[in-house]
Amino acid sequence: MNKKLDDIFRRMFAAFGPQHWWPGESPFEVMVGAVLTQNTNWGNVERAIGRLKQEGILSPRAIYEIPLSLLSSYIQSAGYYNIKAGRLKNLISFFVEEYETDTEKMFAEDTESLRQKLLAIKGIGPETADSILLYAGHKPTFVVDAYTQRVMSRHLLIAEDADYEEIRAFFMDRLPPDAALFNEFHALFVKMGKTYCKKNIPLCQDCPLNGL
DNA sequence: TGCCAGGCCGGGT
DNA sequence: ACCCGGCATGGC
Repeated sequence: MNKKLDDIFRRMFAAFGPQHWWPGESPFEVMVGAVLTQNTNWGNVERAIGRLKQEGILSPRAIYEIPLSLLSSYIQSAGYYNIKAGRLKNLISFFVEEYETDTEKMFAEDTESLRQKLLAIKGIGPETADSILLYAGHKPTFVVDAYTQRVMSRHLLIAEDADYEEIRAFFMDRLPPDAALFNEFHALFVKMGKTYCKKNIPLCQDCPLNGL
């Protein structure tokens, strides 16, 4: 394990402790949440998932069959509901048609080839794909998000303009392929970004990563 | 009140 | 290959 990354992980873990991600009850629920949380506060997503449960349609077949307009009305609280309803349909159609609603079957596939298939779905970008692979499938792929980018660049650990694949490779080239480690690492970056490393506060006061 | 939130797509340069 | 506008709700 790379020394600097080990240090970063240890400091964040010491400051915040285990984050217990992903806060979903099943691999399928994680897949749904991964789409709904795109650029959206998790609290709004939880409300939408609660509504889907309440309506009794938090299942692959139900979402596969429900009319688009009805689905979008149920997920309204998650924002971008018209867009997301379509994206959910795209993902679930793939899941139902290729794997017969069987997550075990889907995640038995080679990680890299499944990643490419997910990325080919309209509405599934790199972060959503990696979130599904890591948090629903326990596959060792590193999830990058706006928080990761901000924390790492603000502390001069990566270039300001590094893109998604660059940042992902930065971590995966330096860490063992350990899904539990990647899980906690990403969740800790999110916690960091919400507490010390906020967007509108350029200086991270009392930040656990100061003086690296 | 305005800004932000666990992105991604499509059209224009 | 970038850059940007659009998508939308709810919390602080």
